Amino acid sequence: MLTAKGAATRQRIIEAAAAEIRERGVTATKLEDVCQRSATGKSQLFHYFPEGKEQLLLAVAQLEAGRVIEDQQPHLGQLTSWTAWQRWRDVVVERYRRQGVHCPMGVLITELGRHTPAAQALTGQLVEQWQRQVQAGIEAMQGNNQVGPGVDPARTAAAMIAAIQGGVTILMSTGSADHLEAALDLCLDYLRASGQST
Amino acid sequence: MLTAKGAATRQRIIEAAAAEIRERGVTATKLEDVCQRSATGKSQLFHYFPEGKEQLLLAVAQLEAGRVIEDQQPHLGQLTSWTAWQRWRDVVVERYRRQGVHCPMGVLITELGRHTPAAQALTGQLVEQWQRQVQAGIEAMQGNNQVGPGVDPARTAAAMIAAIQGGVTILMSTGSADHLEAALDLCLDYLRASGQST
DNA sequence: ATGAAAATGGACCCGCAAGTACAGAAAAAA
DNA sequence: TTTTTTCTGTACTTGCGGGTCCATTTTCAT
Repeated sequence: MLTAKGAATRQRIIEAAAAEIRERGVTATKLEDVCQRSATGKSQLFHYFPEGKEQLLLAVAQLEAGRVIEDQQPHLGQLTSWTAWQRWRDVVVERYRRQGVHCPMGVLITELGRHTPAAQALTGQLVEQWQRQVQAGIEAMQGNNQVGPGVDPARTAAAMIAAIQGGVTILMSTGSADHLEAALDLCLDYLRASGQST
Repeated sequence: MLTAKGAATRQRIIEAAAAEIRERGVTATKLEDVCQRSATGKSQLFHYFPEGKEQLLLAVAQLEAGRVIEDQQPHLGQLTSWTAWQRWRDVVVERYRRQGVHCPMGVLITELGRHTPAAQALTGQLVEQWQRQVQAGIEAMQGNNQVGPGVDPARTAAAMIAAIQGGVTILMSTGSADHLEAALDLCLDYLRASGQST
């Protein structure tokens, strides 16, 4: 079915593709480049991804989706105090600032995402999962009475995800993280303000 | 130089390309499709856009950038009362909801924008212009004492643009406008709340 | 009217990158 | 060992689509 060596090769291919895509975008990434970078040939590539490029791209998207959440841990899972929120904010900003123009997930969402149902499902899941964790954080803060009861956790979490996504999109096209920071800070201010009157 | 007939043809080509891109995305749009839709041939296309696809795409981006702002008028230019803000919000949500998956500017920003400097400049301008108008609205509201003096107009405007952008991106990949609405509403709540304590 | 410039039609070229075929090497199973 | 399956290298095919050419028609200036 799949030997250890085979699995390793498969993995190498995915990671090479991911790297290539980060650097040059989906459309500019040629299968040949992927092969070269992973020290494989087309025969391997099509052996492990019989449906070709599309299938490979989806695997890459899966990999990147996992990373997006991972990279925010452990902060994202522990949003139970203002300092935790702040740290999380900083991690997110820093992560995307470092990545600059080359946000892998953004690239995939925008260049691949819309048109294929599988990719669409994947991004849907990612958004949902991300949002759920933010929501949990908000609810925890409500439990502490640090966030006001008038705040709708689900809706606010949705807004925060949108804010981040938009900030990243603008970062990708302008190179500046200002919008991302402003958007995140506004959301945090909103949460903090809601608790003031308690 | 350019006769009336020529200008009309040129325009037809741009609009055909814009339509094609809205429906299928940049990469899936072939020059031949554009020709067919505009009832022209490649010779015309290359006559009016000697640098080929890239140049055409840029022209399309310019067209769409203009529309983005236009479609929000007159509301965007008159953000001087809460009802105006609300109307603006509704127009934005409605516009993008109607467009669904097919946000032309989003497509261009994300699929074309990053890689070519000209397109990057264009999107930069668009963001800036858009943001400036929102900022003017916030400043007007501060003049009325309807928005608190603690609000930084430029930064808040930046956050709102990011929120919209993110909401639209998510709308493009999931088909749901929930995030866009939540993000906009959060921003408006933030503004309103800042005025409460005055 | 007439010559120049602009506009158009349609056939053609050509390079590139996705995908294929097949044979040989390595590994696993027997 | 042998037999079978998985793995890998190489050389090839092929279709698509961006871009070119040139002949012809239309429009415009004078």
